[in-house]
Amino acid sequence: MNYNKDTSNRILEAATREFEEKGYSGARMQSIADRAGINKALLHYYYKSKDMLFQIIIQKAFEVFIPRIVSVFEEETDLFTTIEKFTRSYIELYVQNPRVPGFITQEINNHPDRLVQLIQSTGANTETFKNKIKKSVKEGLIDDIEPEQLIVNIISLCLFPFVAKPIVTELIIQGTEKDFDKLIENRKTEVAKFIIKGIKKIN
Amino acid sequence: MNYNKDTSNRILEAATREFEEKGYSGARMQSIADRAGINKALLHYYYKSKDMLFQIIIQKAFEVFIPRIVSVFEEETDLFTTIEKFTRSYIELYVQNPRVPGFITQEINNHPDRLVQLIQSTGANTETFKNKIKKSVKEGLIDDIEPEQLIVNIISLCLFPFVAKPIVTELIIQGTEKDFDKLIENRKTEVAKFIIKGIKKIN
DNA sequence: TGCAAACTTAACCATATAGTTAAATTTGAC
DNA sequence: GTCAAATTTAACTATATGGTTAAGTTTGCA
Repeated sequence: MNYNKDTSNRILEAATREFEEKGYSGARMQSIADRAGINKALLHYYYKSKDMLFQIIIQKAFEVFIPRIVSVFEEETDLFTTIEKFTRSYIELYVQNPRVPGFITQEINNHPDRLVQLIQSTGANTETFKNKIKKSVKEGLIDDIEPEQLIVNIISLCLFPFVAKPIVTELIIQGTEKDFDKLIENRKTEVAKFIIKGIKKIN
Repeated sequence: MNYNKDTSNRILEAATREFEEKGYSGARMQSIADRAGINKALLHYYYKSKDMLFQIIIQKAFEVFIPRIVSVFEEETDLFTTIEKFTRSYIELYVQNPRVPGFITQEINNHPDRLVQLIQSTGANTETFKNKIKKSVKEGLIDDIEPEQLIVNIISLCLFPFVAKPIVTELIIQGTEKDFDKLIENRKTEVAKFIIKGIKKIN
């Protein structure tokens, strides 16, 4: 078999959008072919089955997104700078890929087992960051907080607004998509401020 | 037609679990019948179609969960007490219904339009709470924060761990379900502490 | 005991969809 | 211009699934 890179990429992009919007069961091979501007026969010529396509896509999502988290966590700056950098770059990542959090979330629900394996295969690891937190606690820089709690807080504050975008827009902001974007823009700095104040020791 | 309340409820419970686990497209009527301990013919005798069943269930989810948020928001206590009460009762709600956040999240992704309508039909409203926040800012009790940002923070911190349970358990805690439960147990008080410290004005 | 409602059985229909196939056509490199 | 690879066409298969039907069985109550 011989493949055209452009076609192959168009298929992957089309499939990504389809799976993001409808989940695995809701996605249709015909719809993916249509989005890619090709026909079903060629789609199957490039990618054997729906399942294979899906696995490739979700694997890519994790290969891109999980390391992006972990790499910032592992930078050798002080805790507060790490938090500032992480929240900004993580939120920016999802401004550019707003459907990914929902996609991953859906996958979490439907195949938690498969997900866990994928995570472990990326070699993702939060030890360095946990140690940095513990050290900051010992040095009296921040309040006594479980590292796990702090990490969950950070990720929750960055990710959840994207996962729940319609609820945030309609119920909380009661505005339009523009208002949502503005809220997110502010969060790039506000989240870090909020977190740091929430843990910083008061002398 | 005449219905048995017990059977009707068993169907609803079975369908709820099925939809929670697999989403609308992934759910199977046969599987719902099996879970309810009945056959497909009877299932359709009680509930005309898959779509109807789903709508009933998602409507119930919203009728139960959205007011629960809003009612605490509207209590006439001071801001800090409201936050403490809300986070505790909201997290407890999801300890008892751990799959609901994922279910709602999935629905957000697949039918954002339908969701928005449902929210509006519950009469849910965050004005009272927003005003309480604004008042607290004016009184110099808390830092100058957009009410919308604070509400998003509160809900993110309560809900997200449930939505991302496997990731939290495997990647962040690197432990078991028991460890997750313990983390959540601590969050019932820790989240409020964290939020309040994050906004409270330092004199 | 009799009767009606609740429930089962099992076969059936219609449709959607993943995946296949083979022949025809287009395209681009040599 | 030739040839092989890329792509299309269009018909097809197999299967899963939502939903229906009709006849029979169980159950509880009057």
